[in-house]
Amino acid sequence: MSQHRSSWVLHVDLDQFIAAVEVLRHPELEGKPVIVGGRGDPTERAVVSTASYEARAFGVGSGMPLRIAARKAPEAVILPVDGEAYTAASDEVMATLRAQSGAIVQVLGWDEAFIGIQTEDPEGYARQVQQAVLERTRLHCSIGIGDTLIRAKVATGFGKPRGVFRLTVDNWLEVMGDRPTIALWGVGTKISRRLAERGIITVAELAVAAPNSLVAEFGPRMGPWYAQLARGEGAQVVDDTPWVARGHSRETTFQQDLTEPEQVEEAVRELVARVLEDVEAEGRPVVGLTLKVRYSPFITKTFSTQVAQTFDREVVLVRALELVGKVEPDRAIRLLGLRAEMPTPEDAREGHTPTRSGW
DNA sequence: TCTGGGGTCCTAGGACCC
DNA sequence: TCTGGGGTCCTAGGACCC
Repeated sequence: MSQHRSSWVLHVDLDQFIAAVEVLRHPELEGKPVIVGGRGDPTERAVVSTASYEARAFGVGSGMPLRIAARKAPEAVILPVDGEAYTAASDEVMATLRAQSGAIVQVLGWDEAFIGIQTEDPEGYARQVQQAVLERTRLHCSIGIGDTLIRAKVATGFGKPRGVFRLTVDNWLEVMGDRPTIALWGVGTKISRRLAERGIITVAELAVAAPNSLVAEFGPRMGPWYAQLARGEGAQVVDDTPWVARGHSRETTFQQDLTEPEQVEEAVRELVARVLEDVEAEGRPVVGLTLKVRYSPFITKTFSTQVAQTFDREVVLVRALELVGKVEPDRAIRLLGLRAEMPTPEDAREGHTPTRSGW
């Protein structure tokens, strides 16, 4: 039953963030279809990062190959991804959020954050946040209000664009119950299909699904997690402890497939150098390496190895080149990636709770 | 249509040990 | 000879998100 509550979770999501930042520095693009992706060249292997609402009207969306996007929206302006510009804009947005009185801010990415807040008027507070963000950054955002992080996160989608929407235990099932499970954050095409095969089509059905059968199908953690997700339940407290990266990775899709072993080795040397730049910037050691290989046709393999804590570039290079030995010779390679893992605070602790289940 | 780049967490199965 | 049951560590790979 509904009860009085003064503790709220807000989820702030910038509207078409990347495209919006580009329009701010290219005012002449206002109102035009804008696509941002890759190096801005639709003849290259790349995908759409963000499309403006005008471009979306042509059926262009995130993750779509740039080549296809250009075909669907021939008039669209295609711009290269400029990460530094988005990081700068994002920093300003997050600083604005942190400056709101009483706000506990948990950053989720470039264009998203949770705010924990005590208020009797969450809608009023949300409008205030939108106004502050707009004044300081000229960017529009949508805000979801919830009594759990999950409900706030899902609510944002109903507020877009530029709106505010509230989801709580009182209206969650009414709003979400009849929707397909894929509408849930954390359920994608594969899981929704496996659920459907077991007769679970809607969020309401998943919310009351037998725990035993979910555990049998998805394992001891993910099984119960999906049912909980469908009920919108989970953490209610926004956690602003600074993020600690578990690792860093770099990958490159080659415009022409690699066919020579020397090319592969050279590419891996380069990846090692780029990954170590990030790792060294944090002054933390490497404890594991994963080499990712995408062959043509589109088949991805990974090879990983643990590494005794090291700061030594040569050691990392040698271990990475060992992994290269596992790559199948005589197959064209379209992508190489390298991930370096670093020790996490959890490694030192016993019986920690993984964050996803913690939600 | 033909699929980037940077992340996170979970699971399965083999190796090994007692 | 054919073989239990539990545990841990490690690698490979799956799934999802922005």
